[in-house]
Amino acid sequence: MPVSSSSLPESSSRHYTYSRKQKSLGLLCSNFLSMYNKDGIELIGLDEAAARLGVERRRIYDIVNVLESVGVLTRKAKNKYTWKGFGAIPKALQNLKEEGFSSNFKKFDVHNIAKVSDDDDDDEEDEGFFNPITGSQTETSKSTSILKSSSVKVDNRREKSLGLLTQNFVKLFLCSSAELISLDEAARLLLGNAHNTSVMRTKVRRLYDIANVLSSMNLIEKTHTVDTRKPAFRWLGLRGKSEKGSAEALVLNESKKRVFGTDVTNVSFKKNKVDSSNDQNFNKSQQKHKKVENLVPADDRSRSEDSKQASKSYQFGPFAPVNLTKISNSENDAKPVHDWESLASTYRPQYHNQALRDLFSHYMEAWKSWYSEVAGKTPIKQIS
DNA sequence: CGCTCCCGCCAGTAC
DNA sequence: GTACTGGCGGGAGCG
Repeated sequence: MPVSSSSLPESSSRHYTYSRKQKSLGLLCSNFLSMYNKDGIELIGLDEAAARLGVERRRIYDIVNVLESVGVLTRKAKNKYTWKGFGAIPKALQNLKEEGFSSNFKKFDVHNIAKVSDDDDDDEEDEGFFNPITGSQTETSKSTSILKSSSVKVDNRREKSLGLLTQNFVKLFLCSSAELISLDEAARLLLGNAHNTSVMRTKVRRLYDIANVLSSMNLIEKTHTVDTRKPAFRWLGLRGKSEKGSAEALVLNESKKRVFGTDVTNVSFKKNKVDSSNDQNFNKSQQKHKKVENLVPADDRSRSEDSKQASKSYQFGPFAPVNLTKISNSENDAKPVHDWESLASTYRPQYHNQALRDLFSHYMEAWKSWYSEVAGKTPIKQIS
């Protein structure tokens, strides 16, 4: 339908100015959604989708991965996804929420951290909090396995997947009272440590991608913090949507009707991709700092630090133990170890509201106990 | 000029 | 091997 990526833009007469906007993930996602959000849709073929939307396959993966992480789709087989619809979102969110809250911290067994075997690596799999919704290789392999079986490599990769990142990003909203979260904060929170600029930048880039599609579904919206005018996102969730899977309402097509409350007459036609523009009636009373109750590291994952397989700088999951040094050998910029307290005080002030600060504290605490307990080491590595 | 984030290379996985 | 997936980050659009 719109823009076929192939042809070189203009170059000839028609000065079709190349517009980034028309190729944004958010817009693509909206189109994707309106294309499949119909009765009768059951299967989705990636090739078909790509063809119909006029984009390369690669882009479809981006969309599909985040849609899957919130339940709208399910991978069925290679090249095939099953359309679940918006009606599946509530359930998915609920799961994420529980997952985030349950103190599965200690629950999952990560005993095999100290694995030392050289060649074969494998390690835990913690299904703990993040259950990769990502298609597990079919239901055959139940995670009932008592022993670890997944490979570290897989974990490593999965950990960085768009899908997981999406879920963790969503959990940030679902499990805390933070009303606004900037991508920067999200990245920091989800990174745990490893605040190395390049890692951060990459993470933020991904979060932009995610935010764009979540925005196109109206699950979140972009605004900016009241104080700092920094861009940030607000969770909208299923606000105002009838639970009967009112998908229809969700798909804001060009008219961009806002399902909830305000119905912006819709100014320019900037798709509802991330775009802060319209937020008139937006209660700025947001800074409610409630306290996050037992927030849990929605995702952790302690992977054994197998130094082998230096596939890339290993970046720990969202709430990885702070004092694990990363393996990036070459990277001398790898942050040394910090002690929990100083790390906490270093970053805490950067969060723009109490809720996030509390959230951060929780993560720190959780990790602290988890690490000393599971890893059997003292979490503190004096440094300062 | 910094924030966004598209684009597509290419490594990792699945057949 | 080939095909499918999808992490990743360069670098250009845009505000």
